[in-house]
Amino acid sequence: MAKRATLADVAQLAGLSTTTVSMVLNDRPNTRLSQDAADRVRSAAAKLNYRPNPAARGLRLGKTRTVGFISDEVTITRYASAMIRGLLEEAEKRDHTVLISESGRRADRIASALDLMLDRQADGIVFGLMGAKQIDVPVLADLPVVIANATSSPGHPCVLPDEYRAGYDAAKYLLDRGHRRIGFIGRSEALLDPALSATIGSRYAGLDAAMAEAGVSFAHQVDGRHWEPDFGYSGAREILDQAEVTAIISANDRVALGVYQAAQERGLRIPEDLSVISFDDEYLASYLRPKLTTMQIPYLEIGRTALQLLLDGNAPDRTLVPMPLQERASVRDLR
Amino acid sequence: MAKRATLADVAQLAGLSTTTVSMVLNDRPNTRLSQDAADRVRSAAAKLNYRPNPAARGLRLGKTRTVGFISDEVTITRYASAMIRGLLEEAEKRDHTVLISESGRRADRIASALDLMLDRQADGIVFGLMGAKQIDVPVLADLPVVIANATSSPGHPCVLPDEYRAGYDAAKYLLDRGHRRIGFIGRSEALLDPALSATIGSRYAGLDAAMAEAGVSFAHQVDGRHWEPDFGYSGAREILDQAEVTAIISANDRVALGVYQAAQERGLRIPEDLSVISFDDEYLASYLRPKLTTMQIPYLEIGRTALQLLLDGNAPDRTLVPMPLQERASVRDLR
DNA sequence: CTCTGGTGCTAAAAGGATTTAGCAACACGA
DNA sequence: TCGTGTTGCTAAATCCTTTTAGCACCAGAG
Repeated sequence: MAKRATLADVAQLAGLSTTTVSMVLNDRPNTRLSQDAADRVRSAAAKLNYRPNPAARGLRLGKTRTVGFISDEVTITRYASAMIRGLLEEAEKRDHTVLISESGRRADRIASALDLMLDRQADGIVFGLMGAKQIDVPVLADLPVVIANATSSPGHPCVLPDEYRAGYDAAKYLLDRGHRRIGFIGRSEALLDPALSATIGSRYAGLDAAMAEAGVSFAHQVDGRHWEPDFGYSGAREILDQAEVTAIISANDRVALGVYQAAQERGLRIPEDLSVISFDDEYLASYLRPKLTTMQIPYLEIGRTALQLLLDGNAPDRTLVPMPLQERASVRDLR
Repeated sequence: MAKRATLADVAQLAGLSTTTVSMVLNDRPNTRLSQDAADRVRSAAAKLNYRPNPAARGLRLGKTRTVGFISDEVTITRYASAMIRGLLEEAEKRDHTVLISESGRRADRIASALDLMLDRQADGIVFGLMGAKQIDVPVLADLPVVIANATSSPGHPCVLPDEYRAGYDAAKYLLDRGHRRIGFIGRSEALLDPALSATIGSRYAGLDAAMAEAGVSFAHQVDGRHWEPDFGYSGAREILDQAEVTAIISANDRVALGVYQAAQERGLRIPEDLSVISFDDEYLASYLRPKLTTMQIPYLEIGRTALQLLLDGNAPDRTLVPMPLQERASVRDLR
């Protein structure tokens, strides 16, 4: 493998100056170069397999075609790593690269991750959170910032899943299939705090709107914010004890796992005896038997959108991404 | 936010030349600079909050303090994203950054990801695979390469989990607790093909060695390579029909989920009536009730180690990383 | 013949770091 | 006084690209 060809090599082979070569290869408009020269440049560049040196270009331009991604734990996480995929795909399309830094939840680590990005001269930064909440992101002088799956007090543009719509759709999905006695696990006043969640309030509102529209209310609701399998298990037991329901709406897929366990324990088959619908669509949802019908958090799309907004500039304050229904086998049609 | 300070700014403030400043800040050995000059440089640099421009440095040095990470689907994946965390942590420690590119499984995409890394002048490349198998990686001129969780025909250095030891330990763990009638789900001749798995053979060997050492053989084994919950479910049913076992060794955690489902269906309690031990330690393992005892694939450690080997140079052909036992609640002590 | 304007190209500077080669000052021995 | 060596520092080149300013040539008008 010979040494990498430089612009000067191309110029020499083409018998032209580096100025000319640079202009041709960058398709500089308003320049008057002969077709002949352009052809010679291009064929020389191709012959030498010329690739511009990004360091040199970055030095001259002050732009690095690099964006930073700082997240609390997205990379690491079972749910959210699709956000990275969205980012990477979109970045590749636009010939950018992504610098990833995982900061955990501590503010000082966010600051140091930010330093790293500034050091490396990122052209912009995406902050990504695992769960949609409000975070504090300093306003950077002239560095564009977009927040993915979170909001921030200084009012950077942000990208969020459309939880209102998802709540509405989930309830509507059950109602449309004839369910009227419905339980809900995961109502929580505490989560309305924007520091804990930026979107759950909307989800509740959507859920309630669909129910109100159909003229029914929840047969039983279980309050709580610790959305893990154990909570789902005990919550489902509580509902099954208190009310006769045909369906349960579950705060997330892990909670739904607990619901499955409780149902199995009672000898209730899903979906014949009990329907379950949930939120998130983690991998778990498709492991369960029967596979879980759930509203997907569109991490991939969120990542992709965040990068688009970042690079295209002047993003709106808030962009909502739809949460598609993943229709599987845990809901029975009663009609 | 003022414009970023340059070396020249520091030099001016310190009343010295950029040469001197550069030498001081890089702790250049064998140079004779007065303590006084060094102090002035450092305080000037601190006052201006000087950060070297990586583009300029990269241009001059031909090194970018950047390593590329090319993977099939690690980023995206529920299991393996910890590998990235290992990489990132270690990179940060050594003041490097990681360029991540997801190539999927197609060879042409690997090539283009590689191009990207070369374009960006990465100082080295880690190839990471989700499942340990053999891949084809071209030998790069003078670019160091390390393969994480896979092997490669041209013989690049690779980092693999110590499956022999893990197999041995898993079986030993059951045997030590008095289990003698043990079933095994997931033996597969086909997987011995290095293109499919680089390590499963060792795991089998470890398992068999521990059994032989104790003078017992498996009560029943279920063959198959499609290691998903359904397979675990049917496999467990088969074992429970055919033999009276006190424990099942499961090929991975998803298979174990199927085993749990089969056990529950038969009214067998885990671990009172049936013990289960497994491999992988995905998040799923801690969702299950009772929590699953399993041999962890140390993705974090693999990532960390790969980066160390890459940057430290002259890595051995093969580095094994231990697979720690995650002792939870799915195995009963019969003694 | 001179001037003007357009055309096609290039020399040179700039961007910020590292590094080579070497200068100036001084001490010391002969 | 001269030569030699050491000490402490710096000028200038270099890495590769982009961009500004402008040169040389020619055609056509006056």
